[in-house]
Amino acid sequence: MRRRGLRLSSARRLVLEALFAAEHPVTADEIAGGVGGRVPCSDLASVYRNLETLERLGVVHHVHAGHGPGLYALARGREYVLCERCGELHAVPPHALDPVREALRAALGYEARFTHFPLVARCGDCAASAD
Amino acid sequence: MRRRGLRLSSARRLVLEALFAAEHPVTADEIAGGVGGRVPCSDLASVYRNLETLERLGVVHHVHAGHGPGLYALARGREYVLCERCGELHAVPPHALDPVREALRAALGYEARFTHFPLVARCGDCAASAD
DNA sequence: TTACTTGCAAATCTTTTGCCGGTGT
DNA sequence: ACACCGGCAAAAGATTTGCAAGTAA
Repeated sequence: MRRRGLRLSSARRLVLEALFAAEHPVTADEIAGGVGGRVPCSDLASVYRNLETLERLGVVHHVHAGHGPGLYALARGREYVLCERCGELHAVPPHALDPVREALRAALGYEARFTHFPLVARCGDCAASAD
Repeated sequence: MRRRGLRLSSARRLVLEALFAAEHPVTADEIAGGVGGRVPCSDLASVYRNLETLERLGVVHHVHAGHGPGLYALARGREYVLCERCGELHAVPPHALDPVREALRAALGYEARFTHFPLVARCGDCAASAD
């Protein structure tokens, strides 16, 4: 990190600690508030700036969860599926969506990677429920 | 429409005319500005209120096009694919995404309808291009 | 006349930006 | 010391809400 001319400041470290501690992707606001019993973190604007910096470094990435704010997590190349009814954001195992990707490629020639924009659909439970 | 206790006001009519005139889904702001040589329409807040009303009636629906504002169109049950690189929102033919839907159902048991949240991927051209 | 509607202003919510003083290296 | 950074305040963009006046029915 230092080799890119960037500094390992305390605010930066707190953002990273929050992301390491989080089990699911979290909002910038939650990071600023200190996720999981963490000390009340730094300013929200700084959190956004640091998330952007870390994202440029490839350490962090964010997901757009339908309505609601963006969610941030350590970059692990994970793909997500979001239930448009109950709102659950589900990280899927690697390659689980390969058949979907393949079907889309065959149908329209598009290449999908559900890391930034999740696949939005209705989970099994919600599909079974009433509308 | 009247049978639901709603009125066919001029502002309401202008919103509908704008949607009929539009070839692609449009923003609330574009509707308020008068799409396609239409008279400068009504207030933006009223446009949003009317879009919501019409959506509850099942006449209108909206799509979330990645970043950027929501897009509105007459409800025709259309499904969309959005290119995350060039930003083009593409309405796909009916049933074109059936194989994708099927693959997703088989893989995770989710039921997808890409009408409200489009399938976000990279179109052929953009996938071929550099990153 | 009555209740739904509009226009305008102001509030919300998320994210970004400007500025200046603070701080890693 | 020098450039990067953090905090605070304010801006920006999309959408919602409050309210008094307007208008379909």
